[in-house]
Amino acid sequence: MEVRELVYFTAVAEELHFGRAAARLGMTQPPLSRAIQQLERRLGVALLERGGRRVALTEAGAVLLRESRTVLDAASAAARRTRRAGRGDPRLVLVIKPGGDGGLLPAILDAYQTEPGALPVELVCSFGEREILLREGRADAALLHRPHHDLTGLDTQDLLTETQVLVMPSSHRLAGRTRVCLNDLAGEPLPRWPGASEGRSHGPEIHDLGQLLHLVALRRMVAVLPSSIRDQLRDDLVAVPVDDAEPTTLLLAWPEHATSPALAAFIRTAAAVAGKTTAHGG
Amino acid sequence: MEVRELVYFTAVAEELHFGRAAARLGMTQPPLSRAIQQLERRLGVALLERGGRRVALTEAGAVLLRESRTVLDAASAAARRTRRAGRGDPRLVLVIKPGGDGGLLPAILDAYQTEPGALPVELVCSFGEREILLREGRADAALLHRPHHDLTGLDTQDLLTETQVLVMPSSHRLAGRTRVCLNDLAGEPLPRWPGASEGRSHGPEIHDLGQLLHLVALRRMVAVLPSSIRDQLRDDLVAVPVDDAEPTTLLLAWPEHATSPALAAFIRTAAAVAGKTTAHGG
DNA sequence: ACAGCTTACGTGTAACGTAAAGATA
DNA sequence: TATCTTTACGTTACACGTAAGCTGT
Repeated sequence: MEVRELVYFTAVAEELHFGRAAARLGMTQPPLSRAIQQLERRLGVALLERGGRRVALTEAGAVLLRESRTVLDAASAAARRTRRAGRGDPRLVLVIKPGGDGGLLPAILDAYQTEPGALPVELVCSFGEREILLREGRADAALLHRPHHDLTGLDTQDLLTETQVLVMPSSHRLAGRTRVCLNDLAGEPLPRWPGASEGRSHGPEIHDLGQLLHLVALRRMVAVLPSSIRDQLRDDLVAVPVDDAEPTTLLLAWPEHATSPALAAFIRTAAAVAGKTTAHGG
Repeated sequence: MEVRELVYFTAVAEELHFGRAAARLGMTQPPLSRAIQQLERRLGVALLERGGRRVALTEAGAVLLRESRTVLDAASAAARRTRRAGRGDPRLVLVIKPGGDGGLLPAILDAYQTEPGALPVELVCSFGEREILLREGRADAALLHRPHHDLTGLDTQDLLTETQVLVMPSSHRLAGRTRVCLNDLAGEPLPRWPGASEGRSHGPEIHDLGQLLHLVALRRMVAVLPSSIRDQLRDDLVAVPVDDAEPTTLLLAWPEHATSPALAAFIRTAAAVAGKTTAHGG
């Protein structure tokens, strides 16, 4: 089974139309048709049901579509990681969410730089879909939150578990409370995180923390955030605990099977710093 | 990047010798050499250092070797899963260790068969490397133990956490104790699990539970096992708790991204049965 | 009759094998 | 000099495109 065949099949399976798939691939239909036939012959399985004017996936085709994506993702990640390892200039690329480091990052970076063999750390700030950068081989590690991120395919190290607080303007109807629960938020606009499933949050789409706090100050919405956000709160905002919001765990994630000693040292350092901070900080 | 290129590179990287790699691949050296050169050109990275009589991996080559294995494993698993989905005869293949089901399996199977859309369950018994069957696409789910198995690349559902007991002949010097600790076992031969790293266990290699208990009865060794093993103990053997042995968690594991409804129902059923059992059984 | 997948056929690229050359210890 | 990788060259296989054929709607 060749990568080319999987690319072809994926295109046809997604388009459910040989002509459009061929156009997308920059080729003509006949060789595409033959390639799929050959794949079916080699697998000994029908992948597509061709009706006169309707193409549909068989059960096996649906399985192969999912599996193909895994294989193709792995292949492009492999190429990217190899290229990154080959071009000199070794760095550790860490992807973070601005304001989403629980206040730990400065201490971690300082401690890591004293490690023997420490690499320069390149910080990449990104709001949405940060875990994808890891799976694509574009980054070495990421600071993520459980349960907000999908951690399949990643190894993780827990750093810090935090309760969540409601952030709102001082003039908000709930600002005087010492605690709230999720039911109190019914009808409040909540931020829409880019890339998140189109869930119930109906507020504006958010791209960075400054924007978020600004919109909260403007009474456009309120936000439920990890309590460490308090360190970065503007004077015109207040935060009160949300009793029944699930605690959030800040964690360090990296691709499975990663073996780089520099990454291992970084993980160790981060765990040590987080452990120390938790021990006397809470 | 094509699968063929990765196969070639993997062979050379493992042999560190173009001639042997070519022989292993059933081809001659020159096209192999060219294929590697082309791969290096396309990636823009040197993968191998050719000294007159010595071939070595560059750093990038080491990265690609690891990544290649991931890609190739994913590709062959994709083919196998697709074939399994294509050949009619849908079944749920569950791999277990004889005696390693914590006594839950009969109840799980009974409950599952009452589910709508339940598939026939095929049980595969295997002692070593059970998780590999999942990664290779040969099985749909497996009963494994944490921390004994490597769970990377798998999703899991915890079923049952058990303390561990020392199993020995009634005549053993420790048989009268009500509890032991790991230090008491210094010098005792312990079973060698097939596929496990060549660790400190210096006893005979074990392939099934009957053999293990037989060898224990013959005073060839003792074994530390989950306490549910007591249900299956022969009369001439005794089990006492090991105070400082890490508790073992029996769990159900399946490949990441699995989407089969039959598997989902099986997971739900297993979790429900385990929860019920734990609730009144301890 | 038309849209769309497939078969037929001719062409070019590329992968392979044999043979010869270059490089290193 | 011996061993091992690379370059050179001729052949074969395979993937692609154009054109014609077939099939449901």
